Amino acid sequence: MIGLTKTVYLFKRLSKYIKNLNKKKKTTIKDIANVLNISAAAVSKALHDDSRISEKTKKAVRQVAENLNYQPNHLASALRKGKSNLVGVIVPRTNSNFFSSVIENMEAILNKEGYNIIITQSNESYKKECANIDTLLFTQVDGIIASMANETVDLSYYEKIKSKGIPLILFDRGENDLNVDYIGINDYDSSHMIVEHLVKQGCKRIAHIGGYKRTRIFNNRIRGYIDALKKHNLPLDNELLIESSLTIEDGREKMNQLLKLKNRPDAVYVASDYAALGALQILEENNISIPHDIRLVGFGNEPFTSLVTPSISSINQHSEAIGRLAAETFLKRVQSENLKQTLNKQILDAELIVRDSSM
Amino acid sequence: MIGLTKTVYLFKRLSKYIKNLNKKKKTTIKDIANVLNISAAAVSKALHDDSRISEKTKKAVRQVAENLNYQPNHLASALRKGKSNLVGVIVPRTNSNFFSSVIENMEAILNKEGYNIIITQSNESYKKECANIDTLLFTQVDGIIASMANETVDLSYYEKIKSKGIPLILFDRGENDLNVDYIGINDYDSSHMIVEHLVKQGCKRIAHIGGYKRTRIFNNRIRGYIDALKKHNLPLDNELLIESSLTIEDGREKMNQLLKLKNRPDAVYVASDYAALGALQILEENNISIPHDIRLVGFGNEPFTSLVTPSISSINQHSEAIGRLAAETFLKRVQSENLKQTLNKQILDAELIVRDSSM
DNA sequence: AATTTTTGCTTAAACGTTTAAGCAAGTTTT
DNA sequence: AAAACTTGCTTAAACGTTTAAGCAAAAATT
Repeated sequence: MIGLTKTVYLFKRLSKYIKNLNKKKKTTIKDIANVLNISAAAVSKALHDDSRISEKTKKAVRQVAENLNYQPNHLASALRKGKSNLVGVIVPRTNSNFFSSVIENMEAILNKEGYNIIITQSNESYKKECANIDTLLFTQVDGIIASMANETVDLSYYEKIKSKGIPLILFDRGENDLNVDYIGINDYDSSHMIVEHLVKQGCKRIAHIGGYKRTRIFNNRIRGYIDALKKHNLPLDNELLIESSLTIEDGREKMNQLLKLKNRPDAVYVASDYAALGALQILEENNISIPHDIRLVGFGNEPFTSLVTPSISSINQHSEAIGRLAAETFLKRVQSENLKQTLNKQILDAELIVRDSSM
Repeated sequence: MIGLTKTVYLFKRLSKYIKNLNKKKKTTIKDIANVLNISAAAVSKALHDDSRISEKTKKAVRQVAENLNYQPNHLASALRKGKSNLVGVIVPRTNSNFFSSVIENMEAILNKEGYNIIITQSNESYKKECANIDTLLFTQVDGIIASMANETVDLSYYEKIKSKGIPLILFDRGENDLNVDYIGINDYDSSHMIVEHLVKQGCKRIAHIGGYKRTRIFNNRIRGYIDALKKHNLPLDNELLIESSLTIEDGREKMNQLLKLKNRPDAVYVASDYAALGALQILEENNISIPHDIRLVGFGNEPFTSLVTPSISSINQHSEAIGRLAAETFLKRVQSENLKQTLNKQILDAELIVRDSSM
């Protein structure tokens, strides 16, 4: 009998709240507390499955929360707990298979641990990158995972993140002397693999359309290229080593430049698939047969490399592993404060995928 | 003299705070207040350039804020003001030029108005899409701009957003009977333009590899195709109208299917550039000359359409305008509560870009 | 039966802002 | 010279949580 009366009573209180709900604001923990005549603290604990709350109360709380369509206010809990459970991500652009794949894999891991990500794009602009850092810090992210713009040389803005005391993890474009965790592939070895492969195909004059030397990864590719030539007793011809912005357009331009040489190369290794595509266009326009006259190798294994004709040989950068490792490194940093001293530089072995353009 | 003493005094207080800063927490408005011996409220107002605060105080506050490297706590102000200045974005994937371009243009407008965006990807999965909605609501976004996954048919989850009372704006994939703002291109007319163009080139048997009928935009393209055939007195051959998932792989499969017909088509209009690329591969593998034997038109104007050989004719979906309009529509919604009743369906005219594949 | 431990809550403060209300001076109007 | 504004602040409450501290009642231990 008493049970029934209680139920009726509760029902009345609930209906009243549901009515207010329509007119007014979102349901809070206090609303649930009022319905059940317990304190807000008890509700909070019940929702977090605190051992000091009875099963009965927990059930009731969950029930009422459901009925009132309660959604926790993330801002309030983040403010109180001093963490937002958000991770900021900065990439040059999401519109590239490598970066979107890294993000996808990162996100999967972080979601599992209750983190959400905020993606921002620098569009290869240093200014935009700085603005993104401000945005993310402003949003109180718990950490930042970034790959730097081509333009970026001044790292003082990144110091801003470090001085906030939140983890900063860099990947791909980012190895440098900022003392932070880094995940990337072995660019130096990748160049060796490519040169070796081309030499095996009988090439003697291997050109390299590389990125900007000031960016460490591109510099590593250039060093690898030079050392690999030496290893195979091929002379280094400075006409065959060109610095480029690595866009499609610049790939076209630099390929044209190579074709103007008296002594043309018999292979071109381009440090980005996009520029390689530009190079391929120029070769086709000039009726130069690939791979017969000139062999071509790109870098990054973008999906289009296998779709164009001829398909372009390229380096697989293991975006899945990079995304996973970046996320895991972040989690390690936030989960154990004491780990702060040891530094992780994780360099993965790359993989050469040989396609028609260099067979 | 008094000025000097004051300065010395202030300097001492400042140094003390800077010391504590190193050891302890982030600078808050209270720290600034303490340094200057004024209330936190005054500091807040000074930073917001309130007219009731003297220029002198404002200057002092800004100075101290700078010195202490003060960064406003976004969570606190969002909690207090009841808005987060974050806009949630849901797209099938960022790894597509259309979506990343829409986002880029949206972001530019929203950033100007002090909003930041959180990008999430559904990967064409309905389940992931629901999870994304939860994530975004949990993060207390002030609104959501979304393009739906191919899979999505049940719209009840989107009702959840509406019931929260925050604006929901859909674009591209999203026109439907949810009563919300929508921005997209005129798919029906686009099909007309394509068919008309192909007819002018002398084609008589025009096939259509379309998307799923249940998705409104693809259905509109199919209707447009059928009506345009009728208009030009071409018979509708059901063998030439194929439903597809529109991936590269499925494009290959459906093109193969068309080639098996006794009576092959002389033109193929594919409802997505990706599937069109698959079709192109099959045609090349079968040594069918494009555009001589079969003309090909895609949809979406992805960058690769102009890069492959032959380049693929396609429909420009005006991603810049869509991004801009979506952002502006959101801003209108949040800025004027009273506008709530009028509904905006903005349908843009598309543009056909003719390339080698259909000349 | 007296003592300790456990259970199941409550109270109150805190996170860092914003903002309505208020109040004393100074300034202008009558 | 009194009345009415204006200026430049302050006080205090609020946003929705979480959590340390505390307390009464019930249960377990002596």
